[in-house]
Amino acid sequence: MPLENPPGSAFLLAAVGAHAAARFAERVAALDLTPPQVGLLGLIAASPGQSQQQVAQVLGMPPSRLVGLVDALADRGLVERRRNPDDRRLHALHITEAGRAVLDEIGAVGRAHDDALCRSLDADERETLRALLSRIAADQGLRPGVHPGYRSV
Amino acid sequence: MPLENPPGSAFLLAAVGAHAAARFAERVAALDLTPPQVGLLGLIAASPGQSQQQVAQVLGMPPSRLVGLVDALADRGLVERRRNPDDRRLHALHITEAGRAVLDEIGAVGRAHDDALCRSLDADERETLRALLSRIAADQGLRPGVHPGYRSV
DNA sequence: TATTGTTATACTCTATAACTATA
DNA sequence: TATAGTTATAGAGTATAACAATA
Repeated sequence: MPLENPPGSAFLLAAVGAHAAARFAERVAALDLTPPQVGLLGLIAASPGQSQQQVAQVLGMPPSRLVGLVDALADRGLVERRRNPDDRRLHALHITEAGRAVLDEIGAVGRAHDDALCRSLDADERETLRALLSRIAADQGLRPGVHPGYRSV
Repeated sequence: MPLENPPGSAFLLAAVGAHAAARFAERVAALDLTPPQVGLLGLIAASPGQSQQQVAQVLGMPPSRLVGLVDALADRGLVERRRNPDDRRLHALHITEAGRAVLDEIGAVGRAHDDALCRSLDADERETLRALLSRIAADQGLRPGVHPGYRSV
């Protein structure tokens, strides 16, 4: 129940955000992917060649957790680990051609998801919503494009 | 990373919503409560006398999960189970005076949380945001005041 | 000795299903 | 037999810490 009546923006944000995340998870499940895997794939595509430590740092998760995520994507040939010859401890992460193709599919899924979620808003209203949310995100210190839900406490 | 550039409303909503939920969880943790407990307490206050089955139905969780949540609140004297004399299988849930007092504290915490989250928006903008989010929530079939994140798949 | 990536372990949360008491 | 509530069990997800390879 709303603790305030009417419910405050924060409650609405959390509720609608959780709904949006759940619906998105359903959609990418059809591609046999989880949201954290999607976030990781997108990050590797945007910043190729980084080490697992660096990626874990950006995503705000322990490096040990990254191992399984990278394994899942690598097993399917969507990303690859390349050993750095200068320092053979480092594994640079790169997206593959197959990974890029899947990323395109994810993009289509994301747009469909966006449309379904905001279908009750016209174009101007969607832009207003995006602008307000972007302002909050920046003010609250959220890194653009990084979902804080994958971050540890 | 945003799969679209700029990120769509849905991604922003999920990200800011997760952030809002995490910050709220931190705040109520200071009252020794978890967000599901807060949601349950608020629901019992708003609709007293319902059975656990009914409450579980509204919250979208299995009745077995409700047991632990009610136990935690009942052990602290915030709610109580009252057996129905006509059908002794049913436990009607009621909030206590102590529960009401805690609910007041939660309300204050929620307002502070709301202010902190939306501090980059002026009053008009906050109202605009609330209106747009309310529209999406209604269109997407979210029950007012019920956080879908506690719902099972 | 320090660091990268990995594996092992343990813990939290939750759903499913068995169980009890009432009807 | 059916239903409300409870307890038991099991599974998913994740953090912490130990470990092996490399520096």
